[in-house]
Amino acid sequence: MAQISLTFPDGNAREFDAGITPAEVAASISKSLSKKAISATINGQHWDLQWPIDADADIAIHTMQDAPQALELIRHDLAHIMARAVQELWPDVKVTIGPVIDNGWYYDFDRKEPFTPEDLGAIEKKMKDIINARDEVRTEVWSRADAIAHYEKTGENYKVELVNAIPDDGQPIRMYWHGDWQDLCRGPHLQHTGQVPGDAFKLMSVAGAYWRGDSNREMLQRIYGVAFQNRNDLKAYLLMLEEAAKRDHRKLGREMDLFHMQEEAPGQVFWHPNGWTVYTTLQDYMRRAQRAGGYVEVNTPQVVDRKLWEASGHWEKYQENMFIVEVDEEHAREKAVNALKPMNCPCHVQIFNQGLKSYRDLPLRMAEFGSCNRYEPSGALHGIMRVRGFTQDDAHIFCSEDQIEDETKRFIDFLSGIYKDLGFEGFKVKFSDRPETRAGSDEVWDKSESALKAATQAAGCEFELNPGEGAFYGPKLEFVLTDAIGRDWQCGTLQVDFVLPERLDATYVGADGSKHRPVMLHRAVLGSFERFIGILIEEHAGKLPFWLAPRQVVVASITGEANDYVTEVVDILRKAGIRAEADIRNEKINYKVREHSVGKVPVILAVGHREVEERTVTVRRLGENKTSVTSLTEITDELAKAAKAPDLL
RNA sequence: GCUGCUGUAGCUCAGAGGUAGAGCACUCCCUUGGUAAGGGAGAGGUCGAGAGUUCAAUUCUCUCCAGCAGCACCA
Repeated sequence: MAQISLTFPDGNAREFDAGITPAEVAASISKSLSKKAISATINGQHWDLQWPIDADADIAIHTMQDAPQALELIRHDLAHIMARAVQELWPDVKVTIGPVIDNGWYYDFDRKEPFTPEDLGAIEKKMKDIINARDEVRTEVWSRADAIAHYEKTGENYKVELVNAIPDDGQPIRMYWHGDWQDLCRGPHLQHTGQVPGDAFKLMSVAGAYWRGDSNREMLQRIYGVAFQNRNDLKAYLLMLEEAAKRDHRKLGREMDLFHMQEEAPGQVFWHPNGWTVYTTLQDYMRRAQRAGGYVEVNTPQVVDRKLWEASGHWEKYQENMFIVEVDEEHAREKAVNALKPMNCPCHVQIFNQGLKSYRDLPLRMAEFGSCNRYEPSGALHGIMRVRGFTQDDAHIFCSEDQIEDETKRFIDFLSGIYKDLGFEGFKVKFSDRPETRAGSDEVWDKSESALKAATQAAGCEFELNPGEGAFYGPKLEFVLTDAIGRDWQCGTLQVDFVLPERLDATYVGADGSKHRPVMLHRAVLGSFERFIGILIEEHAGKLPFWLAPRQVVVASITGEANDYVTEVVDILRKAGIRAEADIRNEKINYKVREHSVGKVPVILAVGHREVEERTVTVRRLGENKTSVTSLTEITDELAKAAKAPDLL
């Protein structure tokens, strides 16, 4: 038998017979390791203890202490254990797929009756039985024909489809047994079900999910579970979810009296005075930033004839998602069909097209706080994060091809500065390339993608690839922020577009005196004010930075005899540019402090007899229990400075 | 849009085939209180909308609307 050399993490190498399994290697080291082992890493690849090793390799044997591998296996085995539990409880349920995801796993089932919360309890109990039974996990390599024959016989038509979809590139088709229940799986898995910590998982919810993610296909039932290495980690995770729920922008929006939404205008925001203060403060900041960044600001119509949307290509692709406005004009022979603008770019091209543009005008950075309306599918609506009426901090940079790189770098820099000012140090960047349905030739896409990618890399910006997710007219860079419970939201974006200038016939006169096609860079920093404010609220748990806080200071009287002084203090603060309010209600100071703390007011100034006499205030800051006495002039200076936007400091 | 769940006072929620309740908020009165809810009284609801079953529906059934979770979508 041939010999192979396995190198351990400590650098020592040992000889073994070729085809040895990590389980046997572990057994050769010690009995306890043999029992504790869960999997191995062979040349960087996560490896089942049962899989043979055929050549020299680096080897590491994992136990439950090794977090990434342990979590992967626990969650993956639980997916199988759950599927087995479901089929034991309801033998006619068909199984499909069950991958590991962040914090847990899910498994999709085909079953006529919906799973109820009681069902989840029964499944969880059955899973614990399976874990307690410590059933052996065993694997075999099957031929494609055998796998298909098996699943055809058992009526598991989804599995047949999965086997057929496995590419014929020599990778083995594996079957895994958990006890006497079997599932198609590429592995790896644990040694036996008893290695799964039985007290560190929980079934969370059931929801519909399309088979293979295709909305034209069957709707399956997906059960989500979470799992960790031990009970404490699970408890910590559940506690984190509770804390996150308290930061939900929908809840805080109500508590802080920022906005509301109602049935008559689904997906549209009624901004209350407090919320509108945040909005306009942010908008003022963005306007200054854009001016400083070399943008010109414009404004374009809300209701635009369908002809323009047909020309731009949006009508064909997005008609279903537009608000259509029909006007039966008395003197018109036909009905005029307009659409509320779902985006600003075609209108910006109209402005660009007025008059002759020279290469000397480029790059032309045209910005608009553009109010847009999109008929988003009802199921997509989410608080103020995904709405039907919103305002983008939109801009289009008209430039030549050789300006793409500079403009991209310039934009990434611009966006980073703004995110930093707004307290977002960490954000994800995704690069989305050509989607299946798209406008423009492959040559144009090649050009756009490579230009954008090169510019992004040149800017030193790291990104992950998001294949097939680009806009229909061009590739895009997405700047992604995360909400309180870990959901990603695209906020900023940069999109390269060779298509729209063509369709809407935008030209400029080049240095050579002839006409050229400009490139358009669609870009937004916040994305929409609505979404960004939602993220801002969740990021700060409602405790917005002082300059953005809608109510910055409440001056509260301790006794009615201080009311005149309260009014005077509020007046002084307001003159210093601070958003201050008086609270001279007939309530105790405890009551006032509680109410304004709950309302996330950053600073409460309490005044009673002492303060009136000394012309001071007692300062209480949000999140601190201690108070301090300060002179009125001192606190006014301090707060006036804090009230300034970061770019004005 | 799809699957499932939900919709009762401004908010959070209880309730039941016989016509609606609590706490907080609100209004008024008492209290002038020193840093996270002082006391009392009062007012407040077409029980999401429409249809059906029933002597009787807010409760049961159906349709619609909206919200929530997930999926799909996201120019």
